[in-house]
This record gives sequence, C-alpha cells and structure tokens, in this order.
Amino acid sequence: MKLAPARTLCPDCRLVDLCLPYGLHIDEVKQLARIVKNKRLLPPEEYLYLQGDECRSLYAVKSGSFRCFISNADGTEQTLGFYFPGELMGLDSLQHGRSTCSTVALETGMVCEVPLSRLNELCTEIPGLQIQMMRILGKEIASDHDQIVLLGHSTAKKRMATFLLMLSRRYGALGFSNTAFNLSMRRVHIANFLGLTIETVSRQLAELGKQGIITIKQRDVQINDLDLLKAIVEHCSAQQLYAGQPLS
Amino acid sequence: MKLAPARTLCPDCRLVDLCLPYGLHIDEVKQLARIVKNKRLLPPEEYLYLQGDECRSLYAVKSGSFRCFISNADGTEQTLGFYFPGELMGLDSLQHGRSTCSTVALETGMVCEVPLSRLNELCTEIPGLQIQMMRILGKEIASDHDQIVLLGHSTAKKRMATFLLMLSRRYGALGFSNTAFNLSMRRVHIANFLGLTIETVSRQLAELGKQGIITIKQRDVQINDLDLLKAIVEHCSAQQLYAGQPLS
DNA sequence: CGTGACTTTGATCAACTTCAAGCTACGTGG
DNA sequence: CCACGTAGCTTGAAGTTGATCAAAGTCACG
Repeated sequence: MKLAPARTLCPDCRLVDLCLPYGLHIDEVKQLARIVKNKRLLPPEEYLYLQGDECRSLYAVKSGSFRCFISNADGTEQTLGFYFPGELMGLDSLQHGRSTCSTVALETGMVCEVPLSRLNELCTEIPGLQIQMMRILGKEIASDHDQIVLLGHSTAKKRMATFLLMLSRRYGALGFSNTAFNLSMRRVHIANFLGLTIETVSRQLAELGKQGIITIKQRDVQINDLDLLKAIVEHCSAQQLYAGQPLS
Repeated sequence: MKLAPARTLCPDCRLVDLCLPYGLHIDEVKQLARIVKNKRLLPPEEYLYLQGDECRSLYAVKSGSFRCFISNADGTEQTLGFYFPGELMGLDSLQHGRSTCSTVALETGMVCEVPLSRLNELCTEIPGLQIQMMRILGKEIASDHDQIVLLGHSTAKKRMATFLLMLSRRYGALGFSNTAFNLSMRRVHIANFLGLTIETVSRQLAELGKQGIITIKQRDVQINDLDLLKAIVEHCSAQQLYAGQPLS
C-alpha cells in the first residue's frame, strides 16, 4: 500500500482528491501544502501518538495503514478503526488539544502532519477548506455511527461480512482491487474492532470460506461473491426485535 | 427540563456557556444570535428531522430532550444517543447536507435552528466560533468513541452503570441534581441504545436496586452510591481478554 | 374502574466466550 | 539446508451471558 514517493507535495500527490485538498483550486492546494510539515515515516508497530498526548496536529495517511484504539483502565483495548491513505487521523483531539486514543502503524507507513493552528488560520482564508474540514468531520461522525450500529445489533457473521465489505469499498476507492486484498491487521485486531474474540473471527472466516463466498489464506482475502456478502449484511439482522414498527 | 422561556435570544439564554456561543465575546454572541432562526417547539414524539432528509441546519437543544437513531434496512433501529439542553444536533449532516439519522423529541422541547451556510460564513469572521465548532465536533467524535467502547467490550451490568453515570454527569453539568433525576426515555430506548433487550435492562436495574446502589421507581432514578456505580464501570470489564499487555 | 401501554419476572435456549490443543508459517541458528 | 522455536491462527468441547418466549404485574388516563 505504498502509493507515493516520500517527498511528494500536495499538488503532485496522487491522493489529492481523496484527502484534505479535495475540491480546492490549485493555488489553494499550494497554500495548504506550505503548512504541511514533518512528513514522518513509521515502521510497523510504531506509535503515531498515544492516548492522552498533547496533540496539536492532524495527520493524513500518505501510505501504509494505521490502527486507532482506546485503552481502558482495566488494561483492555477497543480498536476504534483503521486508517488508509487519504484519511485524516487525530480528529478527536479537536476537543481539548489532547488525544483520546492511540494510533499505531500496522505496516511501514508515511503520514503528513498538518498543524491545527495553521489549518484553522487557513480555513478562514479559504472557505472551501473550511467546508472540506466540515465534510471530513461529518464523515468521521457518520462512520462512527456505522460502527455503533454494527456493535449494537449484529451477529458475528454480519460483523465479519460488514468488515470485509468495508475493506473492499475502501481499497476500491483507492484504485486497488475490491475483491482481492491483503489484510494489514492481525486477527486479534479484527476481533477487537468487531467486539468479538479471535476464535469467533477465525470461525466466521472459515465458515464464509466453506460457503465459497470468500477464499482466505492467512492475510490474503479473495472475495468470490460480493453480492452474497452484501446479502448477509442486509438480511440476517442480529435481533429482529421490534422490527417493522418504530420504537416510538 | 424546561430551562428558558420561549423567545430568549443567545445573549440572555442561560445555556450560553454550554452551547455554541461558549467562549465568544458578547458582541460576537449577538452576531450569532442574529443568524439563529425558527425556534421550534416540538411535542413529545415529534420528529425534528428524518434519516435521509436534506438538512442544511444544525439544531441546538434549548429545552427538553431528544433521541437520535438510525433505521436499518430490516426495520431494526439503533439509538445513537440522547441530546440535552445546550447540545448541538445534526452534525452528521455536515458530510453531504443530508441527515444519516432521525431525531425525535422524547418530551416537549424547544430547539434553535442554525443555518449551516450562515454559520460557515460567520466562522470565517469570528475565529473563536470556528474553534468552538471544532471543539464541539471533536467532542461528538470522542463521545461516539465512548459509545463504541461501551458496545464493544462490556457486560450488561457495566453498560447499565455507564448509562446512569452518563446521565448523572450531564444533568449535573446542567445544574440539576446528579443523583436524582427522571428518565425522559423509556426502557426500549435505553435497551436499544445499550445494545441490550428491555428485559435485560429491567433485570440490571432491579439488580442495582437490590444492591442498594440505586433506587428506581418507574422513570425516577435516585443514585445512592455514585462511587459504587463508578467501581462497576471501572472494574468488572466484560472480557479480561488480553489484559495487561497491549495487542501489539 | 377498566383498558392498554409499559415494565417486571421466570424459564428456556442459542450464540458467543472460554479453555485447551493442535496446526501453520516464518525466522533463526546449527 | 534443515531442525527448532515461536507467534499467530484454527479447531474442538464446555460454560455463560444475555436473548427469546411467555405470563403476570403496574401505572396512567379516560
């Protein structure tokens, strides 16, 4: 998932239309590029920031993939999500300038650091950038909502299928195959993300394999029937509880 | 929960420091007040907006309480959260100008409508307002993360305790008692929010009552031991899975 | 005072977790 | 180049939690 050589600036970055500069004029993109600093290369397992850190920047993924999670007082973790190229990390720190979660590289990856103070200034000068920030924040909220729906009311099978479809969609959007890809996260991260155990994840993947819907070998996933996968997500709701009529 | 008479404008609203104007100078608050329009009174069960609606405004709760939820294709619902006075609803519509969830009044309530186009304009003129918007959005994201953690890795008991503590904190912040309050939502809504069934909610509340930690009668809640409630949330993790060492 | 909506309580059941082994891939050193 | 060790993954059997089904209880309101 290495998409761009190391020192490419925004105007020449192939992610320009998937990232913060989307919708801006070329000279506005150049302005934005000037405030982006400290492109950082992270080896696998390296932390970008830790829960509780002062955090006065956002980070755009340039290459690689990242995992974001919250550590609880009792030592357990909850994986909040995975980040792929073009996505913006650190949005939660907008609240208090302090990160409420940790983010770690799953594989070698590169990030572009965008200092918040400069970004805010630029937002007042470039209305399109402000709009784009709002869009990105709205998207983050909507995607958190999807995650809440997934964790609140789905069977293990549906969670697994939803996860695979989410990856399919995101890889596809990046111009990669949406039916064959390599998982950058381990089973334990998938399980933790989906609110399941590794054993359950393993069993569900095996089950989907037996049904011929996917072919999985270690980290290599091949989706043989996207429609069937979608059908699992759409039907087969966890609890048909209160179905039909609204809760009022 | 009726906090303010109907036609109070922002500078005179007692929620001024809990709502959008927080941190602004008095003349900036007046500017903001000028773009706020259509204060709307909603009777119980009335919808503020529906999932899929075009939505070009944010709504601040002036009084009452609201429930926000997503309807799935199969007719099930997932309650995403509850909104109390001073809180901003409709943030998810920032993504595409279309709401991804429905919001309904739990009791008679009043909202202040803030048109997004005017708000964006004002943000470029008042830097403090832009900062405050970012703070609010960051807070929304952080609170969604809390909900993900809750749904991902907690027992029914812990979910129930967390819910009660969340209400306690929010009522307290509004200047009400944080140990005695009235639930504005029914059991179904609590259950749906927590990813449980009404029966489980009922049993957990009964259990907490038997232990003397709370006294509950219908919608009236009295918290007798806040510390014990907090202890339930902090210890007694759902799965002591992987405790101690990080997932790496 | 009766009706219906909401809630509680009890008994059974299923899904997922837990515990326990065994397997596979990969890297290291002999 | 192969034996060995380890981390990660899979599979099986048993145990729990919370869902489901069913019925009774409570409250509000006409």
